[in-house]
Amino acid sequence: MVRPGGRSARVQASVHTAVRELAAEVGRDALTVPMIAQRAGVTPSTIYRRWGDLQELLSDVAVERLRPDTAPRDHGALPADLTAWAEQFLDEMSSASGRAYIRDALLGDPDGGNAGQCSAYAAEQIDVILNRATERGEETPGVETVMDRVVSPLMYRILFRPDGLDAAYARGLVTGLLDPTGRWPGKAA
Amino acid sequence: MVRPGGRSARVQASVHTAVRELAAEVGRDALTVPMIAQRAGVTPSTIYRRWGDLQELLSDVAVERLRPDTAPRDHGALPADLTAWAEQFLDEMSSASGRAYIRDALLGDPDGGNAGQCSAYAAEQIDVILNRATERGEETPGVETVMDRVVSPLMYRILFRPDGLDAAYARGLVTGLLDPTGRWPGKAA
DNA sequence: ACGCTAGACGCAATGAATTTGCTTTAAAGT
DNA sequence: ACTTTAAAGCAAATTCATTGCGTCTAGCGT
Repeated sequence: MVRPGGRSARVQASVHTAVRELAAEVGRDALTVPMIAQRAGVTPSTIYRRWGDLQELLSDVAVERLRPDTAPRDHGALPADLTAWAEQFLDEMSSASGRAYIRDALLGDPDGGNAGQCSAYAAEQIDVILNRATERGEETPGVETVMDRVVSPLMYRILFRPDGLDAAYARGLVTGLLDPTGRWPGKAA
Repeated sequence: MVRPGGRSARVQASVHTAVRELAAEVGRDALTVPMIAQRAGVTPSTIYRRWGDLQELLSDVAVERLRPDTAPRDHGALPADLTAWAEQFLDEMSSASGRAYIRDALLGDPDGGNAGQCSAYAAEQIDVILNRATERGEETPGVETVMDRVVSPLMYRILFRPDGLDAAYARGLVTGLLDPTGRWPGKAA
């Protein structure tokens, strides 16, 4: 159990900032536990005891950075809200650092709790958007549907096929979900 | 560059089998490079020089195991083909070992080549199914659409939300893609 | 307010893994 | 067959991960 305050909290904070600083300075792949420990002013054994290994520590830091810091902007209509959110999501997640954070969050994650947290963050944001739309009287799909039709394809491509991924693709996913005039998008896509 | 034949090929093969054997014997998490080297009859430095680190080696082996060994079965109609394939895909990938392989493939993958290969395997299988359907005269979505609507949601949930994932969910994805009678599935889902 | 207790940290020693310079082997090209 | 050169073997040196033990302090009860 991690104690909420006092020295434990200071250690946790200084280790986390050490990770972020060093990741920016020497690159994420060059990080080592002793290096982080020295920057944070603690001994390596403290980190090993508390986090187990480097990957779990990185996973911890990654989840913190993947937490959205602000509610999604209100554009006055569901399509605009969802499109803007999807574009921003793609933009943040598909960057080199974003992908590294996602991978770290997935990686050092014995029980799957950290990855589930990431997914919960996205679901929360979408829920806010859908609730606003419902209050306006708009008809909306369920959160799970948006997760399946928008978030999943974005994340899949970010992880497995990072090439040729742009805002137009994100917009197309939202459009396909909200305006199903044609049955399927063109096969050429 | 890896030489295609002779000693290099023998080393590669013996290292790969050593990884598989030892993973089965002592568990994937207990693997170490020196252990693998000894079993394979090579020196650790050989592995480090060729693969860089344990994760890249595991990623290599994982991709090999994720390659489908057989063409998808022909059930005579697109919905049955896709449903059966999706159920089998989910079954294989959501098992403990399947998830471990996916994570390994994603992890030790600096350039994204291994992950792209996994995605290509799925796309290949789907392409076979769609081509058969087209030859039968059935109307089919494009490969990319199936990837977005079926493969992506399955993989996203396997990675981020492994709970409450069953064959019914996989069937629902295929149904939603092929029979869009209702606009969206129920919000309760 | 004061001491008690348990969890967390520092220190140091131990053992294992990684890295590296140099030599030797054996594919691939001529 | 000879030359070239990438890859493997070997061994030393470095770095990292792990663990036992003593100390400190946050949280708690009195």
